[in-house]
Amino acid sequence: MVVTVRRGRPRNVDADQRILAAATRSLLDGGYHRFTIDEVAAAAGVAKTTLYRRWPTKDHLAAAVVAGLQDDVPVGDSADLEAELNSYLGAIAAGLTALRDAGNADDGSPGTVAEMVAATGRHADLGRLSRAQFAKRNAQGIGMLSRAVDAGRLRDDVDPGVLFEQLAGALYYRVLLSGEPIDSAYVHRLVRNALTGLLIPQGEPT
Amino acid sequence: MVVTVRRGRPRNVDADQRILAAATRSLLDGGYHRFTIDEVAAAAGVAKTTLYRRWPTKDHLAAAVVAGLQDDVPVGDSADLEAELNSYLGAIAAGLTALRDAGNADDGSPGTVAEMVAATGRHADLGRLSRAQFAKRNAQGIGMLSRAVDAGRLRDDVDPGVLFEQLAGALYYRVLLSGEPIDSAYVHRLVRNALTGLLIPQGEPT
Amino acid sequence: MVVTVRRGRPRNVDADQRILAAATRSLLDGGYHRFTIDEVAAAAGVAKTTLYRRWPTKDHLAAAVVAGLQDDVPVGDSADLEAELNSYLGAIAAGLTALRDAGNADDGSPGTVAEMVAATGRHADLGRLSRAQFAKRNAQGIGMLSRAVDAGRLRDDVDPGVLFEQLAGALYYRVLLSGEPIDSAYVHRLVRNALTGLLIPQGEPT
Amino acid sequence: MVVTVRRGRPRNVDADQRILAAATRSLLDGGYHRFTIDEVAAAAGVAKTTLYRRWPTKDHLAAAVVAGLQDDVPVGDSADLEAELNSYLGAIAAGLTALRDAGNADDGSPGTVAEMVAATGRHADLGRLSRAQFAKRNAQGIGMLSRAVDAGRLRDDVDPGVLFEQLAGALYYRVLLSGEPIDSAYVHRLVRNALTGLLIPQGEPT
DNA sequence: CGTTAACCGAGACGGTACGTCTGGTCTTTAA
DNA sequence: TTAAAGACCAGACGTACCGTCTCGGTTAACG
Repeated sequence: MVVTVRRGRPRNVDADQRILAAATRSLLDGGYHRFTIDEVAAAAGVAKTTLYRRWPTKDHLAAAVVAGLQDDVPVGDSADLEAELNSYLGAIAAGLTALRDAGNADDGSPGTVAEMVAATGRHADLGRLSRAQFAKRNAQGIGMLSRAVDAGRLRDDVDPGVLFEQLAGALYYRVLLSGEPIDSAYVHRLVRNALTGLLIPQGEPT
Repeated sequence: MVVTVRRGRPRNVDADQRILAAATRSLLDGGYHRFTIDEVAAAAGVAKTTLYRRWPTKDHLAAAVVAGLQDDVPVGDSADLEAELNSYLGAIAAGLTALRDAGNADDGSPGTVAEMVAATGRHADLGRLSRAQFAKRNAQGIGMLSRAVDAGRLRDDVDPGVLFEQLAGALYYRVLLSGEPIDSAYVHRLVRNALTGLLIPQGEPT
Repeated sequence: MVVTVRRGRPRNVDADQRILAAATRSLLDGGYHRFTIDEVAAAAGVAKTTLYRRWPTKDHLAAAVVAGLQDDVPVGDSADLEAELNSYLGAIAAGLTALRDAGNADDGSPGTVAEMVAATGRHADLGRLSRAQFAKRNAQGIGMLSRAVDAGRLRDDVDPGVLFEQLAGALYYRVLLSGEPIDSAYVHRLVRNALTGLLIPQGEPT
Repeated sequence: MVVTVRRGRPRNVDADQRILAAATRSLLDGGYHRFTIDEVAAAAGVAKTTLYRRWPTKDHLAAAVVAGLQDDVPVGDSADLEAELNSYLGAIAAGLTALRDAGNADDGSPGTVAEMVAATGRHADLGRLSRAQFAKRNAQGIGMLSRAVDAGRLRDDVDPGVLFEQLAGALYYRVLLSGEPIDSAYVHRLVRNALTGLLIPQGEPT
């Protein structure tokens, strides 16, 4: 059993939270553009060094903020694949919509979402982290679909991995590129459409 | 008919091209990060004013560069929907891959693609322009699918608009988020998967 | 004949003066410690970059300020060597006293004078410049003394260079090290003392 | 009789010396610029607190280092004033030269000497201490000269205090301002020059 | 053929944020 | 109480880059 011996003054956990809170407020209110290290530090009542000790870059802090915004989406295991997907993708859509509108006019602009994606391209470590997150999310979605295949509810000549990319991809396509809304009506339409021709009719439960 | 009367010294058309050439080189070689107005102007042998007279913003110039990189993808009208889609999406994928690798290590980073998307979020006009481009592209893809429906080759309970988003979305999802490659093998897999259960078997041509 | 061709927007001479004025005020009021680039820039109504375009370093700006404070000391050519020296060294002493008391308590602290000397040690170019100034000043003083030797008013076995160092050195010794005042009474005492035994009695003018 | 009762962990006397040693090395090797509290503490294997418990300020530590470098200059009492002065001023010059060249190129830069003088201006207590040291040194020199006057070897219309300032001042003038060397040749020249016209020829010892 | 309006190169300028550095203090656990 | 370790506050520094401006000078088309 490994016991890490702590030496020196411990990190002020309170500071972490004050910083994240201030950063979240700043990012959501003003968008990435007006999100400033100096301002966040001041709002959190913290020295800039304290902030930089935790996040090496403005981009890293922003990423932490965004990570903190996402609730863990619980994945159910019901027999109703369509409902399951609606719920899962609906949660993703909600998070994206919130972030997209952070601090900017209500046109179709990708806003902060795009900035965060760009950030993952500016720092290799952020990129790895982000991709790991997406891999995890993918695994969840794929699991959902695979289970349906195994249970005989979904055609087995479908590739769950690719199918999930079609679903998630459509959402991001709208947010980042076409600018169209991704409300729950759309999510339902998307799921229904993607499952067309793939569902295997189930016999009445005896 | 309106004729705008030009007075004074005419624009140096040569400059436009020198700037674009220099900018393209810079953007592709060094990525968005090292893409600098001063550096581009110097490389083009042009004053910054000359540059700003043509593009109001670094982002606008970058957008022009990217626009110049994309070939118009011709849309065919053959009876083979799958081949058609493979070709169309393959062209898009090729363009994206080239841009994604501009000036950065060959990890899965979204690189310049993401920066350009972010740029559309920073300037309303670029956003409108970009979304118009995507609308046009969508229209092409949707047309392709609609024609297949009309011809009885594709189930008519499918929503062509959404289906196309599933296809294009999957590509962008890989480029921007999951970082996985989008080579032609993937494109084929994607198209085949998306059409599973949707194609209507055709009788033998008599 | 060399004609320098001016290209580009010319420097704003006004800015130079506003900066120097603000800097002088700041340095004299608050001493080197509170002398801050940001503050000076703000007070001068100038961007920091404008300031850094002219002086590469805070130390350089401070040096410029000090250089601007020193009046050119006119060197006379009268027959009265003692009076001449009193006047010359008195001017130097006055400048030093003013600077020494810039923004600090009236103890014997060397204050800003020492900081400026230290600055010449931090930047090779400032050092060269400063030493050139001192060389010039020395030349003046030495000239004064040499003329007296030539005129038969000063013993010719004296080394004018070293003698001048004794005079100027005593002033700086007081300012920088012992902290004692260098008012005009002291200057007179110093000059008289240094000339003791060296002056050659002159016959009555016929 | 007062006995201070010490409780708790006793000071580590070893630490004082390790710190001073590390500080001396750092100051002499890298000059004042690279002389850093963190670095010294690390090199001494000591916590910053331990260091600050002993010296309240970086400047104070530096001053302690410099104080430790200076040997006490023994003052003789021979009949040969010139030799006496040569020896006394020579010792001072040697100390200054060593410090001036600490960690910097061999130009005429005042280097660490100037920084230390500036330090005396930043902290009133260091100033007082330093000036007390100089007063003591002055007293020694003045004593030397006064004895010569009393013994009839030096003209009695000379002011020993001012004369000593001329001598010491010339050394510091070279080190701090003009940047010229102060080797023993110069010291001899200086002393000889300062005494010119002041020495009273002594009759042959009977 | 001179005027005029727009262009061009060069480079200074305002503005703003970034990330760094370092001094000196504070808070832990351990001796 | 001291020590080691290291977090913390504070505040200035110098840099980078954007987009604007001001020069001197050029180049057509207009009148």
